[in-house]
Amino acid sequence: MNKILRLNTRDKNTLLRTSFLSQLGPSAMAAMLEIATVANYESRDVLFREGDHAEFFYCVLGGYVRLYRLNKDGREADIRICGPGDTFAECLLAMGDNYLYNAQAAETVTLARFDLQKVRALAEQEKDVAKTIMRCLSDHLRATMDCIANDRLQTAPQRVAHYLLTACNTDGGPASIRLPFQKSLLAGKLGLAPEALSRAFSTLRRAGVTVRGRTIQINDVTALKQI
Amino acid sequence: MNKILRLNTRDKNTLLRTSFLSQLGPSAMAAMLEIATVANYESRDVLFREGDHAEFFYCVLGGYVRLYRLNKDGREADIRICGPGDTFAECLLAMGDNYLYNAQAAETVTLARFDLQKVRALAEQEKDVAKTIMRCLSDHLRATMDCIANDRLQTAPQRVAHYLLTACNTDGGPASIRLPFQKSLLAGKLGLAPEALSRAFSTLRRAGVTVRGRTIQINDVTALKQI
DNA sequence: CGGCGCTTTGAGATGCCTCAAGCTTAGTGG
DNA sequence: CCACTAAGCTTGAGGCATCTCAAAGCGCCG
Repeated sequence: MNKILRLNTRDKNTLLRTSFLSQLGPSAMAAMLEIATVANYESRDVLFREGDHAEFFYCVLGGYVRLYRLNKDGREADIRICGPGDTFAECLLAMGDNYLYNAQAAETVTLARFDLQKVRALAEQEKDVAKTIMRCLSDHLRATMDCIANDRLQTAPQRVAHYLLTACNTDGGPASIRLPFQKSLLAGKLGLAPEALSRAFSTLRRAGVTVRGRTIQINDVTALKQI
Repeated sequence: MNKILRLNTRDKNTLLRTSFLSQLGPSAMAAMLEIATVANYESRDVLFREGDHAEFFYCVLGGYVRLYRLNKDGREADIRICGPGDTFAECLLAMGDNYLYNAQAAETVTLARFDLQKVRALAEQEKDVAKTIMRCLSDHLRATMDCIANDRLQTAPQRVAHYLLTACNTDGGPASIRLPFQKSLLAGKLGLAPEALSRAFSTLRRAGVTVRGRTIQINDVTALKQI
């Protein structure tokens, strides 16, 4: 881990475009920038472990971070995959002094970090900050509930189809996607073993899905919705 | 559904002991009580459906409510079971005008309802209200992430054992629990078919768990933790 | 005590996981 | 620029967990 205390220009601009910061008024935004620090991690670096004393909440500027839990046999399950613009550990702003899960860099990663104490204090003064935290928590709660429902209702090919449809932003006709990360990471995100993701892709071939490395071709988005 | 506009004394007292209201200062609490209305439902009544225009967020005063989603074949999956003191649909305070899931009374139920618009306005004025909403959202986010991790890491007997351990509040030795609702509801809460719950209980017999209707005896809590 | 609804049990099917081996991709050094 | 290597991905085989459907058992309420 390579720590840099202040933000460089590019990181700052990325941070400002983030859904968290972009919604703030000028004074709140300045205050948040004031307390932001940047951290870089290499692939597979562990940012923190479940139960560690929590110092920061995070905003991803570049790369992907895996949030996961372990069972007592050491098996891992991903809870969330965070990419550019995502925040994590905001739960702790309202309660708790320990991280609730493990976090690991899935590749080279750049993060903005915010001291939890300072953000708590800021949320007291700046209504904007409190509101943005609320929006952020609501978004995650919604996404996490969606995840439970999908896990419980959908088979592996359906989950993959669902992911492809959200990723391609097209209503009908053909589409092409480039996966932003490794397939094993997508597998974890969807609650599958990598082998199961692979088999799901080959099931989807008959629905017009062609996979070539990280590039995925969809012949007919409408047809894929029927899965 | 039998609607009563104002709270009676017992409902009011129940509401005040709720984790949502009990944390408010006097003025915020009075303001919340001012906008609260009460609604009663019978078992299996549907409170609202996914996609309905959202008017209220809710606080359970008595009974249990099932929040669930449907897939396109009509199969149901529970997302959350809400009991006395729980709130639901608070997600919508920060964003969205439509309910995100279906809600159904699992038995006779008494609810406090709060007009979303009015609570949003109140959260702007009263910092306490905003803070309590944040805590509430954080709690649910945490619980929902726990749920994903448990679904992905634990087998049926492990999930049941985990539920029993959280329900009995004992560190070691024997314990006795009375389930607050039907087993089929517990099955849904744990993401299982009722038959799978039943089989999980019979697996746990060899770990010293005896089931008799809604009453569950645990010979040794410490032993159950090893499952 | 009788009946209805919830729960349990059995049998069979399905879907996903694990392990192991072969293959492809991407990254590295000659 | 190409060959090489390591990592990631795919495929196959086998096993386990949970689901579905069906029928019998039990518990609770009138």
